[in-house]
Amino acid sequence: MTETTRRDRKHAVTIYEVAAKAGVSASTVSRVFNGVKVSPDLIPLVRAAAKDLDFTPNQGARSLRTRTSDVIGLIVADIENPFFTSLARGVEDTARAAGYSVMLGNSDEEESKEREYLDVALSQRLAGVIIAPATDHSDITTLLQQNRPVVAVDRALVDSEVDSVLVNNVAGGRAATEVLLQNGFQRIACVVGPSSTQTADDRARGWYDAMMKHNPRFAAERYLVHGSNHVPGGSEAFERLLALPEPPDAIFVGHNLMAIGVLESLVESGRTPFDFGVSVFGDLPYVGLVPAGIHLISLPARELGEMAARVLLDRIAGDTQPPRTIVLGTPWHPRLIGVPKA
Amino acid sequence: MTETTRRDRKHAVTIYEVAAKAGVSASTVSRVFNGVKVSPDLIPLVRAAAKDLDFTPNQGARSLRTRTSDVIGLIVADIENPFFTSLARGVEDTARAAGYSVMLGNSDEEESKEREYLDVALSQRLAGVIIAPATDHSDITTLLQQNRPVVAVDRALVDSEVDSVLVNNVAGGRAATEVLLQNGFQRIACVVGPSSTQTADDRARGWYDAMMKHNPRFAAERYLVHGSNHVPGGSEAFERLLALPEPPDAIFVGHNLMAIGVLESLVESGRTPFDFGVSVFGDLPYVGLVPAGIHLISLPARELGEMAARVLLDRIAGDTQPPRTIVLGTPWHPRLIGVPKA
DNA sequence: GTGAAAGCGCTAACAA
DNA sequence: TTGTTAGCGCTTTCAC
Repeated sequence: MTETTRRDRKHAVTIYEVAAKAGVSASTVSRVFNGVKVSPDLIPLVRAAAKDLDFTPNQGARSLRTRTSDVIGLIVADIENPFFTSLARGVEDTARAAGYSVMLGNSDEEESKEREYLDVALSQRLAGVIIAPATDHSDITTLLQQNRPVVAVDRALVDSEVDSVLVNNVAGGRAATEVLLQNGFQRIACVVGPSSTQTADDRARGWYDAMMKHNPRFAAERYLVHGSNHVPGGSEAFERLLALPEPPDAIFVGHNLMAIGVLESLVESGRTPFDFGVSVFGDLPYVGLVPAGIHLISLPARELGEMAARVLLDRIAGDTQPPRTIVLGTPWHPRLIGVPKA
Repeated sequence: MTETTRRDRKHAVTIYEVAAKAGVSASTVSRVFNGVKVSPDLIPLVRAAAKDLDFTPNQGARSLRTRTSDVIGLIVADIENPFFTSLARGVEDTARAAGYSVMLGNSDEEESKEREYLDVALSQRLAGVIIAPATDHSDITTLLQQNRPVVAVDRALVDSEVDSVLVNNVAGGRAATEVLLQNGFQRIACVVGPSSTQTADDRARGWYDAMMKHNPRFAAERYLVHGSNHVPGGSEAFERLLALPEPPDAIFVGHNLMAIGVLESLVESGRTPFDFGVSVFGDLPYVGLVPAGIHLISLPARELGEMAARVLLDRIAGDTQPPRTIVLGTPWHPRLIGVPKA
């Protein structure tokens, strides 16, 4: 056993100290740690010295020299939304498996915060960025100019040519509406996020198509409610719809948190999904506690994250094919939650 | 308007290019960007040149030189657990407000994964680390040796002298048990996470104390169930308890996800929290959908994250007072969820 | 196969 | 006040 110098030291060890201890040059230490060919007898020497000194290579210095980095950025609206949480987990696991780490940023749907995190990505020279854009027009050109790959996830980016990993929201809205029609509901309302957000509009579009196909004279505009992407947004939408002169007999909800709000209000109103139809495109956290009878189309959040990470890692590895759009989850299969109470 | 050289460039701009364009030295550019005193007329010149060239300072190079970094690490068991999600959000917001970014790692309660992320923190020379340790003995000595502050959150670290931000789990378990006793329940079972994890044991301890005080002859050992920290763990615990010769008439659950499992099984068994008492120490996501009558003691997850970040940032800023333990949330106040159905 | 030396982009003495 | 210079820790030609 080599003599130990592992006492409290206040600075990190460099390859030079390892080199000195192992009686080789810094280049050799570097080679050992990078798997470059080196006379086999030197390897254990270097490793022992490194271990003895608690040497940890300085990734920052390495990045400076190699102009690469093994950190990617992930920007989502809000990590507290279970959809993004799962997505993040998918990204993280995939990145980790490839030796990458993840820096996380919450944009809260605000372009300014998003911009801040994009700047962080730039100044940290991150290897790439996965972003669920706050808007269609989020500006990622600086990143692209500097050859840092970007993958848009969940929402597309219309101004830039980048890879996207999306779901077919129109088809999702349509499928979620059709299942209600098939169950005999007639006046089906639609509750989605703020208008002018792509995903909300697309899901509403799917609903609209399905309704028109079923009954071209349906007064759709009266039954479409855009609300804020949160639980209370769903409750408010529900109240508003129930206050209509001719209230709906069912609701399609195109957002996970809004669905919670809708369901809270529904239960409170004494109704059940059997007498007042509910379908959801999105995911319901802890589904076991939700009232039975809901038609649910699950969004593959985790898979979106995994795929986005995979695409990004490919780009980082040098993939230069033209940007592509990957659509996950279609065709959609609604499933009925819970069992009818006899 | 200055002439633009903003064409597609494949490398990032350096301080030297900005200096050249502005007709000053690199140091001056550096000074401008670091707020060091510079003749006022030079500032707009430099800023204009920088903007024109899309200059973004290379944080990596800066870190190498200054031996500082503006990134902190956050290691939690599982970002998909809403408790850690809120905690993470608290960390992130606090860090961001101070100009720091956050790197996230999921340990899945595995020491090896945790170790990996600690190594990442080391090799990235992160400014500091907030960790919800997988075990009491997670080894963070290397980090501390190199003067990188560490803050333990949610769970303490017995082997190392570090700041901790915790809650009083014993008191929480006690309060959650007492509220059931006050409501007339007698045989109160306890469901917590795996034994030998500090938080689970402490919460069980609080339950035990309360039960013994109320009825010293209570056969506690029969009514204590340790399960896995997940939804199914709660369901299994519930089934097991109900199968006892003399089943409990109430349950205290000391884990948010396990509580979901318990509640799922409870509802399925046709019971309600009014005939079978339930108290929870932890948080119930989307509380509106949970059956009424539960006694809930909320854990201040977000606040834990904020406080941990604040303590860490203080340390990074040079705070050298002895390590302290900050306890949040005590005294605990159970609240009753939902309204009795008349 | 190995080492010396230069340089990645930046900041901090030190000079001017 | 500003510029020159050296060096943070690493990788990578280029000689040996």
